[in-house]
Amino acid sequence: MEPHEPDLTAVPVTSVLAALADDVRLQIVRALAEGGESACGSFDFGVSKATRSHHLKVLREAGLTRTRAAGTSRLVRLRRDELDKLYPGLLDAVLTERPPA
Amino acid sequence: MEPHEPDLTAVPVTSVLAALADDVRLQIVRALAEGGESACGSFDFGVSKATRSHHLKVLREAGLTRTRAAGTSRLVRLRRDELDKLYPGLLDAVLTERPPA
DNA sequence: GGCGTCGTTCGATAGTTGTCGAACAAGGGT
DNA sequence: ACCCTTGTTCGACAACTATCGAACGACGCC
Repeated sequence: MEPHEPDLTAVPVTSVLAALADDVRLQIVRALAEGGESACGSFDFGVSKATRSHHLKVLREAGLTRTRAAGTSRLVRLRRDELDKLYPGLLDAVLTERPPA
Repeated sequence: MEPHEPDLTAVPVTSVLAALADDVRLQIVRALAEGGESACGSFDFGVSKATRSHHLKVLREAGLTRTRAAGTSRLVRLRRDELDKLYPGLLDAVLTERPPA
């Protein structure tokens, strides 16, 4: 099964933004930005594995992540270079947790 | 009636992103970035005025715009300075129409 | 081969959101 | 005073989305 990872230029901006506009997914993206390539199971943000799988699918189909099989797990990584090239500043603006100053 | 314009630091990032993650609203934001302060009625993107009003409300409550009365109309403007300070690069990354290269 | 782990998919459900027409409200002009 | 223009608000409705448990599939290991 091809994991359906689209060309970023083919994804409408609104889809990229929508993918980031969810708390769980934003936490996943932040974890990926910090920790690099990680297994799906390493994201435990209080949702079931079905929900987690759903969010990872949304991120993948929005062009934000790539997934590859690794034995019994799947490794996910941020497509940071491509994102930074196509939307410079977007990730930086969004990645840092913002304390309610 | 206070137009309910929140402090930007009090708005969760996901709300800002969600506000931008809609085609109509993104067009409104782009028009505001280009044309500066404009009347609500100047945004005709193929939706009814009820829908337009709804979108402007979403933008306002996400801290993206400010609205002031001006006679019979209402003028809307982008809170660009605040946005650029709090989320540097966000608007720039999103404002330019992207031709499917 | 059989078992446990890891992840995806399915079906259901509840909540959110985009859209509209119609009704309403506020102002300005004549 | 009347009307027209400009926006907002109110249901209503359809579409989408986040969530879950359960069933399924793939892989490694014993």
